[in-house]
Amino acid sequence: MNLSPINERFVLHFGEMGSRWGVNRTVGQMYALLFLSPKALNSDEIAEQLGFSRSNVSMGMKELLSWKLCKLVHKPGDRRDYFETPKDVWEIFRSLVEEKRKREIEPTLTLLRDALMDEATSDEDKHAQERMREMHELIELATGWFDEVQHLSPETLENLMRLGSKVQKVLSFAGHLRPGNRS
Amino acid sequence: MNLSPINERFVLHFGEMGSRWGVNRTVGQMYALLFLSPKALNSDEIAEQLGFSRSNVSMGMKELLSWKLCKLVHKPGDRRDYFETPKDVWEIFRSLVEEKRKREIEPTLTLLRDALMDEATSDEDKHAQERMREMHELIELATGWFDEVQHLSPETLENLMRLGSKVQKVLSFAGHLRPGNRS
DNA sequence: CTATAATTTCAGTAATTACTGAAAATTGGA
DNA sequence: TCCAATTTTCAGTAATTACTGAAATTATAG
Repeated sequence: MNLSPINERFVLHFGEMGSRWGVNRTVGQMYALLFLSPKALNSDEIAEQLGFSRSNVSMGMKELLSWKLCKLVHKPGDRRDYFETPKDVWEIFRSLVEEKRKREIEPTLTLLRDALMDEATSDEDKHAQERMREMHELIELATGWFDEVQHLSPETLENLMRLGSKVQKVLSFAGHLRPGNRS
Repeated sequence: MNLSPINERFVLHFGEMGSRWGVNRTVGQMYALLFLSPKALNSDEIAEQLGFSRSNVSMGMKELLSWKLCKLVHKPGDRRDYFETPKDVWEIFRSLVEEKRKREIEPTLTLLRDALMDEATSDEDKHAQERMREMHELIELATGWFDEVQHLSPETLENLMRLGSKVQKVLSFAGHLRPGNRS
């Protein structure tokens, strides 16, 4: 790995973190390398910089593409595939949440809905359904909320976040003026 | 596994999901079993219901306790440890985010801060630092926001979420009345 | 203190996941 | 079309992670 110390530390760290986020070490490293890189890199460059096999890069990049964490670009007169990460960190964050939802949240919601449709006879099943109902409600609320706010512009979102819990005060103030809007 | 079909499906599903959230299959199953259970269970009951070894349960429960996803309770006149999950799903969600932050976000922030302190000489390093600065800013903003809103009561939080993106309209309305509060 | 019930540790092994290199497939130009 | 550059697949193997059972430890009641 012939990276500068700053870059190398970052790449290694993301390798470790990758495993906590459901991708393996090498995929995490590939992502980090591309995130820092000022230009798109091709598979050979990635393989060489990180010191693993060409085929591993191929599989890893396929996974990063599927997570929409990287995109494929081409250079004129060059047949090779080049990879880069989206520039905007908000966009990255949004795709990540979006994909996590598709892969983890939606299947869970489906399971919960199915289970809630079943006829519960025993007390055990009735209690289980009640717990599932609570979980289902929370997930629906949280994902529904995310759906809505993710369409706000990055600036609006940023402003909202900077408001933090003060949002509550502003809202209750607005609520006093126009009861229909009370939070 | 002598669970009712409804419970069994849920338990198996959480086993699979566990691996995507950084815990292994058996730990995910233990959590799911306890989440659904109407009463606290001891290690032998867990081992028997799920069909794995007593020692595995011991290790798994240690992990769930460390994530604050389960708590230890005792029954009068019974020396054994019993386990249960917190009742309130909001509380569960909050501990999960809190622990994720401690283990994954904080170390990353530390790394980023350190890297940003370093003197960047090459263009490559300068660009890398700029990227890290963007990432650092996003993480600070998002975690700072979470810090604030997690202290709101579950009801307020729920109301805020139900507002969704409409929050923007209410805020800009309030802003017109009192420019100092403009979002 | 001793006996026993309960829990934890840990070395060994099983199971899973990650990685490689060689071969196959695909792509684009001549 | 054929050829060469590039990417993908996949079987085999390496590395890692998960799980067990036996032994050690801890805790409690008598």
